[in-house]
Amino acid sequence: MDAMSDSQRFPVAAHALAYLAHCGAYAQDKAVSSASLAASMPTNPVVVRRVTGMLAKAGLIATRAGASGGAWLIVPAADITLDRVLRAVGGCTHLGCPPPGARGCPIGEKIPKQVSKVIAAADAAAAERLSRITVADLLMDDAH
Amino acid sequence: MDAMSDSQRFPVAAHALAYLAHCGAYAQDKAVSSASLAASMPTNPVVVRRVTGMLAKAGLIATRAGASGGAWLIVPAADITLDRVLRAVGGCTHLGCPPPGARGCPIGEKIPKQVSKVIAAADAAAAERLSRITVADLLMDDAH
DNA sequence: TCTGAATGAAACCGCAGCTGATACAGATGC
DNA sequence: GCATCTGTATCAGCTGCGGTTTCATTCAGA
Repeated sequence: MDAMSDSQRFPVAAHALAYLAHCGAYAQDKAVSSASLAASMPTNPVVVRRVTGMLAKAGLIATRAGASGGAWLIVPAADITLDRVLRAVGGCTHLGCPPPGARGCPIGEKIPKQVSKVIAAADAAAAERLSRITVADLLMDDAH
Repeated sequence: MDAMSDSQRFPVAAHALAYLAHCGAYAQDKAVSSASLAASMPTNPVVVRRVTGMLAKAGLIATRAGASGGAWLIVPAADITLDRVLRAVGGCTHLGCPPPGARGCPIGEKIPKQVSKVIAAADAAAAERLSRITVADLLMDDAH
């Protein structure tokens, strides 16, 4: 019904970006392979590539195939807010989709619309909070 | 790994509570059956009972078996904030659980802790937003 | 030019959770 | 007694994800 219904993509993406920032991977000659990224989680390189593919489409990183290829940041870590990361991997707070409501029942039809608004509001609140944290913050010692 | 990984329980719970409030179900003699609640969504009565059971355990409603039984509110709708509802059904924003991190890798071990904090912060922000909306608000015309 | 390394995409499996359905025991009011 | 209703257990079907393997393609360097 929904993308990313139960997924670790957001944490994997955040971890990968932080790792790239930590490695100073800001250019092609500093590319980090999916195998290296996967080893630091740890998870499977294919899982990492599925996520880096999304991050690349979102314009946050670039990737390059071939020997000494891999991924690197094309946006400064301090400029990557975590809500961009969440959107890049198709995430949401996922509180559920309201039931359609019974047709013909005035109250049954109205409530779902209200519930939709509520879920959207909660989603926006979470995104706003994430927008105040960047990938660079993940490398700091103090919690945010 | 997590409760309510992909669930409609929160919308169902919100709908059910709003419906009870709309019906003025504030006492045993105004009890609404799970069949009636289910018909207004629409969904299965068993699904509704699974949710009303959680709401009853949370002290928001009471239920009674037997003829002319059903569920009714034991807390005024205006006093039921939606974060209580979310907690009652075991919900969270579910942005994922951070990967464990590679043992022995300083950076790989540190990032997951930061990601955990970030997810907790987003979760708290969503809950805070929900805490400012009540079941009674769901029956109003204006969005909240 | 050849070889090794790496991505991207696809297919497949097993797992987990949820919805929907059925069935049944117990409670309850008429 | 009897119909009604909850609560619980169980089952099938579905969906999505993680993990794995495989293959074609790209690329750097010897």
